[in-house]
Amino acid sequence: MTTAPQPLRVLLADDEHLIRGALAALLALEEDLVVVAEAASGPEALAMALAHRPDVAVLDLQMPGADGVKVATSLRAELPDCRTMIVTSHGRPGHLKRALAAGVRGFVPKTVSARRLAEIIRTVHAGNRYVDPELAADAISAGDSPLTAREAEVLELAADGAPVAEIAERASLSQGTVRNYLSSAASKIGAENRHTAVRLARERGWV
Amino acid sequence: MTTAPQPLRVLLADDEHLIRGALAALLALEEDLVVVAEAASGPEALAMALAHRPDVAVLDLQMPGADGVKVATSLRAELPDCRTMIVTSHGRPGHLKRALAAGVRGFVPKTVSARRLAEIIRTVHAGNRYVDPELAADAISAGDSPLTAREAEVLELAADGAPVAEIAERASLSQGTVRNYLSSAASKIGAENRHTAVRLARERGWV
DNA sequence: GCCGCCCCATGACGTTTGTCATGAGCAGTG
DNA sequence: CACTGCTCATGACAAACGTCATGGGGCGGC
Repeated sequence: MTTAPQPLRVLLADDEHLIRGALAALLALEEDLVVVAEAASGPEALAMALAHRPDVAVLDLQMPGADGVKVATSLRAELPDCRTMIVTSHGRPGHLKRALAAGVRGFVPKTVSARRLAEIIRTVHAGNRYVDPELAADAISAGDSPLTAREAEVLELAADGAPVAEIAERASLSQGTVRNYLSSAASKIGAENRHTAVRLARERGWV
Repeated sequence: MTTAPQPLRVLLADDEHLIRGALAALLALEEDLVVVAEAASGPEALAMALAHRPDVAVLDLQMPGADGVKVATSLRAELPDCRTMIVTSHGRPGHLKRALAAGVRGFVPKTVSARRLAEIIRTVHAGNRYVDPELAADAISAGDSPLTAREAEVLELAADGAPVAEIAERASLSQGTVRNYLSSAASKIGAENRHTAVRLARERGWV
């Protein structure tokens, strides 16, 4: 019935000061949680984690420097005892998959309440996983990426509307090859041209 | 030296429960502020505002139903005494312009601290304006849209990668005309093709 | 060892775009 | 009224793009 003598140490990483601060304040209301560090960017999150060795790292997906998943990957290597979880505004199916592959144990949208987040932090700390049901359903319905490695790479290079010549140069491929990859990628995705292909692939988290 | 007997009544609208709740908690720490209503969508924000008649409405830019600027526009008509301000994660220059045109008196990114936000709420309530300096600078450097009405319209229709034929049909224009508009829009923007034009126009808030 | 799949390339073909010239109708402005 | 700028259109040409057939090299599975 008594509170555990060892509070659960949390790292909070989010580039939006407003949210980070507010979150820290709300989590502080939970007796068994203590926010030991805050960070506003990917690299900073990593540094703070190494310095403060938290039990759980709560990472925003989109941060300057390195995104949450990248931070989680590094953390896993350098601080294996630290559980990681991702909080995000716009959860795309592919992100979830990448996150789980990176050893992330929790994946929740920012639409949850703070109380609920606190519960999930405890769940994660206990060694269990938690994935938002809605996001999980999306991920399942979106399915696996049908794209090969090169197809995805070329598609990504095409994302900003660059012409084939530029893509070819940046990928060190011939223009013909690039067009073949773009063509096959688009047909796999079911898009009429590469631009809609890029958009759809993005929506499904395949790039 | 005593606190004003009439606390400043605030409406909070943000679709992310986590943030909204956390923000409400932080603002509650300010003695002269009281959050009288919360909303998770545009329409709900409007309804709550009419029901609770707050002094200041703090609106997220991106919400389901109607975005912050639309809510501000409606609010201005239906509740002229209520000051409005926008809080946003990704501030694009064009949004700021639209917001100011809608009578919004405050425009801040979510990177500010809660204390700072509280100050700005007071500033706005006092009848003054506050615009984040960084966003203001961006807006100025981005300048006015050089696009004509049709150019912008056609560009928007091209946003999802649709072929010219489809754009022409949807805009009830001939294909040649569409290509002319796209061409002139792209050259005005300084893009090599319409897809990068769309991207750049989006970044500058012109579409 | 054969088969399938991915990787990379080339050449060829038809289609889609981007660009330019040109012109008509129709505002708003000086 | 002349002028300017937006709107809409057409035709024509070059460049970019999408698609297909074809082929060689590599790598893992049956």
